[in-house]
Amino acid sequence: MNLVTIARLSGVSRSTVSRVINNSPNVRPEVRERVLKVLRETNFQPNVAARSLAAGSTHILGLVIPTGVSHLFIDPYFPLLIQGVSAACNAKDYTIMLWLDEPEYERRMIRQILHSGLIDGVVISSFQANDPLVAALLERKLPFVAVGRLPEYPGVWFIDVDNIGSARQAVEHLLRLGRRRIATITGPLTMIPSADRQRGYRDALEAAGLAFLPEWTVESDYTQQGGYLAMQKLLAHRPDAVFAGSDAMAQGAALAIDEAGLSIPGDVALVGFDDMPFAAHMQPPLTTVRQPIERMGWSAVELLVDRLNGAASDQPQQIILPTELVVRESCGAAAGET
Amino acid sequence: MNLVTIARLSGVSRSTVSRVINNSPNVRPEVRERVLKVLRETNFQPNVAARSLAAGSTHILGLVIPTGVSHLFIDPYFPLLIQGVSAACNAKDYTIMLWLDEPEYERRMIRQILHSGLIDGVVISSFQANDPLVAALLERKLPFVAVGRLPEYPGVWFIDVDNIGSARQAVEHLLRLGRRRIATITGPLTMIPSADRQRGYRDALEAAGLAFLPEWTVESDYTQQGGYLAMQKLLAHRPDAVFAGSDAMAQGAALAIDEAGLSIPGDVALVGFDDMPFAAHMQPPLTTVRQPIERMGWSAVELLVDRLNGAASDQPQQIILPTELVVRESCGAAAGET
DNA sequence: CTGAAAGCGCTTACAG
DNA sequence: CTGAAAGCGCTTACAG
Repeated sequence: MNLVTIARLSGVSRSTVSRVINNSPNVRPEVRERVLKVLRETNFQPNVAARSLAAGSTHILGLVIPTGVSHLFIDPYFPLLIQGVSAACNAKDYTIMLWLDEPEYERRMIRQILHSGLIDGVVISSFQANDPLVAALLERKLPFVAVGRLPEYPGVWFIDVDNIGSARQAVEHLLRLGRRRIATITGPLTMIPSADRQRGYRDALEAAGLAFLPEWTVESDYTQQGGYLAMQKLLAHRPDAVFAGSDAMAQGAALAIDEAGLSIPGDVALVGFDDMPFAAHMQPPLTTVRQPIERMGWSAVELLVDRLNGAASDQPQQIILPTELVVRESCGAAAGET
Repeated sequence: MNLVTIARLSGVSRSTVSRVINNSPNVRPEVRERVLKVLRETNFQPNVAARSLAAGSTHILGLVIPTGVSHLFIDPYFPLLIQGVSAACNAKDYTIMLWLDEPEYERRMIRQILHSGLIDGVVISSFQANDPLVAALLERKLPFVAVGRLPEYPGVWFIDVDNIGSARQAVEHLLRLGRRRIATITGPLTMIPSADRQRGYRDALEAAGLAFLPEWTVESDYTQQGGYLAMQKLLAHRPDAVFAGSDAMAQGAALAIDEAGLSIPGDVALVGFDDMPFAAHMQPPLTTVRQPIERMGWSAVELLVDRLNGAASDQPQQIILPTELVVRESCGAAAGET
């Protein structure tokens, strides 16, 4: 089943069928109807390879996700992001090619993405400063949108949340509730969002005239177990509050606090980041910064597609989506109080 | 940069370059070396679209994941599966196209997969009996491998674990420890693994001469919150043990048990399924059935690629990977005892 | 072992 | 508005 079959069936040329398929305006309405009817009846789907070869565009988007730290990918963050990306692709009639960036295959992956001609553009979720893929993309001028800002590359289009401001707000909330010995558990500090959230933590402390003490931050890995181990270290310094860089780490921290015989929020107030589904069902329910992960994925695709269509401005677009501090019980605020 | 450039650079014809790229044996060693050198130096990557159009094969595999129940995708099961699939694709030099099966777009997705000519084969993780995609794949004779058996389609190639036997083993373990009022929390019973695990639960009870009581199974949705709500219902029947169809549901159940002022395993023994990373860090650590999710993804790709290469037997291959009952504290067994 | 040539199934100037 | 034709970049019989 191919274009010429459809052409024969509808009594027009291949060219015309192609125009109908591609919504070219230059087709008489009656003819268009006739062809569309045949298209529907035959359930015709144009061959993607031929199409892409002829037109130089594939309607395929690449999605690249880092898994350098393998367990990281388990964090619900990525499924949510993928879901947003996928939904937007469905809605926009794009299809998605997935690369999990394993270090051993990185060079091969970069080659495939850049030179195979298979991809119209890419969404990357990198988080590492100086990602070699970013440099390659830039050099090759392949359109892409990053989920998460890339401070090393100022001209890059991205979607992000204000990690610094959000973290600062979370910590200010703890300060407002009277906490003074506030510690933090961060993700790997080589990752930009981790560093940004720590920055926000620090800013809040310093704005309140409190010292930023290095021993009050423990660098972890975004996992529950990592949070657990980090909290055990922190306990030695007797914090009265902890800001965790993710809900998963907060969950681990909660366990360590329990095991130490301390209460949340009585002895230690706890705030997370993400507002994952489980956060509301922790004991006590977790106060946390809600970020719209799925929507970030969706918006990244939207932005990328606009860019591919020339519908977006020429200037790099950098979109910051809003977060929200969701106050529950683990921070010790009375209900309703913020 | 294309084949003819490489041909010119190495002083041979396009045909020969193509043969080198495709490892055809019919090339003189010296010539092969010369071409390979140019290939390396130029970092040449053949155009996938042209290649696929000419050869009728793309080295692209489709991966289809159901998200009918949207929150389901959050379960760490899918990231692990994807990771296995992706790693195997990297190793086998395939690339992966991802479809999250949203009901609204299902017909479109099926059309794309079947007729776009873009995919050499597909890995599906369906779990639904009578999946329309499966029927379409079969009819179109597009090679595929399922992760999870498909009892409605006996000739399908699949990778699975023995869900019935594993569940039975878990429940027998509880019986051996003296529990008699054993309840279960299942995933959606329209999903084959959910039903299989319930079957195993039932088999174990009946083999022990105990009645299978409908009110002792609550159907849930594989989420932590679902497990929590299910457990609250179950508590009315005063079970002394619960077999949960996933670790996430076990985690929710544990919370409900706590809140009811009961102890684990003293009042209620608890066993999960999956052995997710967090299972070992629950309080108490969760006894659970470990299944090799990542390996299932890897094996599915391996099997599919063998099939595409004609390296596999003609008979449908149906591979069952082993599980393991990981005994920790939540079931009430003394350490080391099983 | 190697090259010239046909062909894969589309899109898109170009001419009308 | 429509069709004939060239061309996208490969692979693969075919002939030698």
